Amino acid sequence: MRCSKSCRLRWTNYLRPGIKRGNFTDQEEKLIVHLQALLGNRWAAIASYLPERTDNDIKNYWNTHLKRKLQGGGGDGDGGGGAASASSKPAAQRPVSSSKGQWERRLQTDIDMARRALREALTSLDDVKPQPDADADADAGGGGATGPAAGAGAAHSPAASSSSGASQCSPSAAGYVLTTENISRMLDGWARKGGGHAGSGPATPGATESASGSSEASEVSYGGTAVSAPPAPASAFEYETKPTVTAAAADETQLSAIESWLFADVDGIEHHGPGGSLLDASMDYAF
DNA sequence: AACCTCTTCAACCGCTGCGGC
DNA sequence: CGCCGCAGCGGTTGAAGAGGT
Repeated sequence: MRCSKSCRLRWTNYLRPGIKRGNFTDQEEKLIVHLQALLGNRWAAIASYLPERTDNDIKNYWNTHLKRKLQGGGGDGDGGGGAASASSKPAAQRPVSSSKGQWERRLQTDIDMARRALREALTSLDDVKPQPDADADADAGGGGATGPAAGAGAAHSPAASSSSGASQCSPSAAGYVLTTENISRMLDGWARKGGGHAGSGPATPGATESASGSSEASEVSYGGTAVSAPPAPASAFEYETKPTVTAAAADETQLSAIESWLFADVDGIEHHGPGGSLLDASMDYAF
């Protein structure tokens, strides 16, 4: 009485050997939060970074645990819709091919689009200092005490970014996570973290040794007010800047590091080589 | 013990992309 | 080029269990 589809689902989500169910570790939680903030509700993509977890499991865990946890900080009015539902119709939520290789290529494309969008946004701004209007969003990241996912990931996740900020970007990058709003928020976050938080800025290459970097990078404190939008995307960029920024750069402003990263390939010289991409760095996650 | 509410998670549903014909 | 079947994705549902009254 079962169709092939149902059987496949049963196998992939439940019966398949090697899958781990329940008992998400703190590390896994943080990684999921980060990836959700970065990728939106692309559970399959997120699951590819957690080989022992199924996308369904991650999705369920997000919806039942993490989303609530992150909203526990005060919520930003997402209400029931919450982070995930708010991002249920993402422009950036393009269908992700099944294979990890394809997904990686897609992500790399997204990264390139992010660069372009960020570049354009920075160009359009008078300067690259954190934008005041980021505070408007800060109610999501700060005042609203919304989690990184709800802030950067949901309300402004790749998923949800399509509606508002996207229009400010080029059509090609319109749907991407890095709308100007997000960018502003990210920059704001970097700027704010700049001082006493030397280890976590994008300009601090040594800070993120590895995926465990994610533990550091994911200084996400749940349930409290400390959760802010920037960390997640920031950490994402950390990975990418890591290989290209020297330790001496630690004293630079983080923004400078971003710029150097951003414009390094402005002439089409993309950092697809080893250590040259977010993806490559991201893949450093140790499991 | 009965009832109700809430939470969890496996399964279902609709959709999209891809490959074969 | 269009059709068809399949794989896979993300959103949603509903049964089962837990907990409270």
